[in-house]
Amino acid sequence: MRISELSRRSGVPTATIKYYLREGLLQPGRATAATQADYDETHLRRLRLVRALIGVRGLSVSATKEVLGAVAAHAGERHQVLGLVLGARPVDDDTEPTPVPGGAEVDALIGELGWQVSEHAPSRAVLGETLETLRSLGEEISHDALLGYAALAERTAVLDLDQLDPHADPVDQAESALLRTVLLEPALLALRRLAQEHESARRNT
Amino acid sequence: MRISELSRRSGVPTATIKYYLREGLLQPGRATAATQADYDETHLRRLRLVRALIGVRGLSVSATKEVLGAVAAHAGERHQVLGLVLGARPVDDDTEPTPVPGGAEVDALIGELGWQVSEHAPSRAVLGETLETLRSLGEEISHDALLGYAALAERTAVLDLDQLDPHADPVDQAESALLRTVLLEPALLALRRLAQEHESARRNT
DNA sequence: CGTATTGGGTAGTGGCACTATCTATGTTAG
DNA sequence: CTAACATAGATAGTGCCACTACCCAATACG
Repeated sequence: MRISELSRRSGVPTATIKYYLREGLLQPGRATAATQADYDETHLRRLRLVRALIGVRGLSVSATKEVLGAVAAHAGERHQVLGLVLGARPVDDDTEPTPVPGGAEVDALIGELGWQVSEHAPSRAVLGETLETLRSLGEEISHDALLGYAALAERTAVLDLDQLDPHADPVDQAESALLRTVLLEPALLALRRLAQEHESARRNT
Repeated sequence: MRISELSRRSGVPTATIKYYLREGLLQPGRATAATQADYDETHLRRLRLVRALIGVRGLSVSATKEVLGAVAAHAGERHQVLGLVLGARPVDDDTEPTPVPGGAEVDALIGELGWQVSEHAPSRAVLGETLETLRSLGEEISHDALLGYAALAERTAVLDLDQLDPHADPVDQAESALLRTVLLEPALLALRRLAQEHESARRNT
């Protein structure tokens, strides 16, 4: 199909499709002539995926590019894909983990839980910074509460992985994992807020 | 204290503090003269709070203003505060809930769980849109899985509410709820990603 | 053959979160 | 008391981002 049909079927303006092509978010079509290229269903699917990551999850264009690149590069190593989102660095990044405020607490927590996660996992820093910020605002999360959240996170992760089809093609599986990890995030936060409202109402009856 | 000290103690440039004052994120200081105003510890705390919401959680300036306004307006009604974040509308918004793709599924889920949440809760729409987007990409979340996530969300919410001090001043309690709801979000997502990496490693051993 | 479409490139737009500058006024050290 | 410095309030400018509009030469199609 030509770009206009890709645009019509995806609802994305051709100018924007060209922009995504320039930014490397979308693979180029098969050129049939100097001013003609052919796109297929894989382009359409990729375009919808990009739109979802940017629109629903709110990733930036550059973050989206990084995530998609990481998935493509490590399609066969499913469990490495799962940690890669939102500020992720290349998996082969072997720089020293930057000491981050709250990092020691995070290391201790992960050790206590017996979790095996990469030293470079950006989530470590995110967690440390967030806990440190809360503390500085006088809202320290107790160790017990943190353990509770971690246990629930672990059960969520089990649920996440249970839904992956182990028989699927590795590339499909990686993309599926990406979608269910990243795109589900707003849904999980929404569920938590709904649950908070319900629970709060229940307690104040 | 004067604005320069507020700036020094918070690490926020005076120009930015003035910008927040203009935008209504920060209450004006007590004017002592035409070109002089006095700020106190409450301003400092508020400023740090604003910075945390914008920097750590990634809220926009306008969303931050809305959230802070909602907290101030409903400090006594704790359970209404808890649902208010990221795209929240005023609580007294009595417009018809806009029919949203996936809305029926969300309504059914909430009914099945026995949750009592407002019809206007923006999280309903977020959840519906996200599930719908996933479905359009061929990654439908099964009803069972959704129930599982909801159950875990409910337990998370219980943990959240357990940590609120029922004896605290209503305003403090509202602010505390805000911090633990909104600011904890990146931490919970980080925990999930770490848990996914661990669980994935465990299964592939 | 003539009109429409396309790929590829460049430049422009609007929104956002600041940031810099200006002026009239205040404060304060010497 | 005055000169150097700080401040409130206002306006304008900056840099980044995600598009969006336009242009041109080269097809494609009826």
